[in-house]
Amino acid sequence: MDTAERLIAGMQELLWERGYVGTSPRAIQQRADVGQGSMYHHFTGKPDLAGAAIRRSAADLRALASAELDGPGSAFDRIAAYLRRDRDVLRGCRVGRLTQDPDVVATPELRAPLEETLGWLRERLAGLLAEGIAAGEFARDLDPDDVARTLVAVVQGGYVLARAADDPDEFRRAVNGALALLAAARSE
Amino acid sequence: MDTAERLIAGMQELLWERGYVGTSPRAIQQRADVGQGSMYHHFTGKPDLAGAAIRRSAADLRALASAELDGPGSAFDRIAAYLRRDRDVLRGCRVGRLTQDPDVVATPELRAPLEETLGWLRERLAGLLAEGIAAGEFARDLDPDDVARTLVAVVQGGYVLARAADDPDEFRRAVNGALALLAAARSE
DNA sequence: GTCTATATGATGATAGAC
DNA sequence: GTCTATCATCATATAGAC
Repeated sequence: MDTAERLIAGMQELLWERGYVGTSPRAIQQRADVGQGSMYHHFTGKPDLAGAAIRRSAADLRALASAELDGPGSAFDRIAAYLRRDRDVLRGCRVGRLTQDPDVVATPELRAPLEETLGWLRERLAGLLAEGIAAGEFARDLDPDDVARTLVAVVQGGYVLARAADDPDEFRRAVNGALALLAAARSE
Repeated sequence: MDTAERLIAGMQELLWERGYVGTSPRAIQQRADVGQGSMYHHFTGKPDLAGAAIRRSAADLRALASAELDGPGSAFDRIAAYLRRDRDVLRGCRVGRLTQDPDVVATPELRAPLEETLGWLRERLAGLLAEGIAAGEFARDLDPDDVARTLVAVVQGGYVLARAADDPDEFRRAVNGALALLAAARSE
């Protein structure tokens, strides 16, 4: 991995662990094993490097989610597979986490990948729900766009519960509750 | 309001806006209009003051939530009233926000109020759900403890979606989806 | 492309006078 | 209880040599 790639990968890790304000150029350089001048050769500064790292993390999230969303089975099965995917729950979400950073949401180039990624995820889930409704799997009065937002929120909020309790099981139980409710909305 | 109270109130605001790592003693002193030495007279340092502020914010959240949870109507009505409560959505949750701060979750005295508060909220919602099941309002096979976690997660995650999109309506739609699913789990 | 030196301001406090 | 030094360290770079 070359220098620029190591800087991006190191910044991705630190943003995930400590957020934007909590991550210093010094820490990035140590994590990437790169010298002071080298970082400023490849990027204009912290916001520039953060932008590259956030876009990379957004792409990583899409790739991971696609694996389950594009999988086999009914709409319900694929949604369940996505929600129950094996996660390092206590680390939180590499993308959602950044919404808590005031400097990130205040900077359009840094916030845009967050909006696009969570929007993409919501649309994928809404598509599956709409498929399920069309196939008679779910009740026809379900609003796929609203429920898709609910499911994304359960994942993001599940991380919050788990970190507050220092217990990954909180995430799993929040997801179980959501799937139980979704099962109740099956047609018939 | 005396000096110590102004410090606590200022710290509460800053923790809500910028989190723990993003909040400096200097910023606190300016917000509270209090001098350098004065802050260190009342509190041993930033963690001490943060502890007092977090416990206060936790109490504030409980008081606000109780208003709707203790209100009139059926279990479903009271849950809906809580979820639809008027919120300054883009500010996020004063308590849940802190779960993203590595220094907070790593410090037992700072994490404890988060766990207690979200645990309290979950228990209140689980109690309402159990009431609703006993009254024949919800299906008997619903697990109140899991679904209560789902509802708390929808609120916490709804803030994430809204901040990512810079649009409070994302929160409202996530909540609408959750209530639609809960309505589908009504008995009969 | 990478390295070392240098710089300004902020961070998180402590000391001691008033 | 509050105020004004003072302090070591870190944050976020810029400059210029190699």
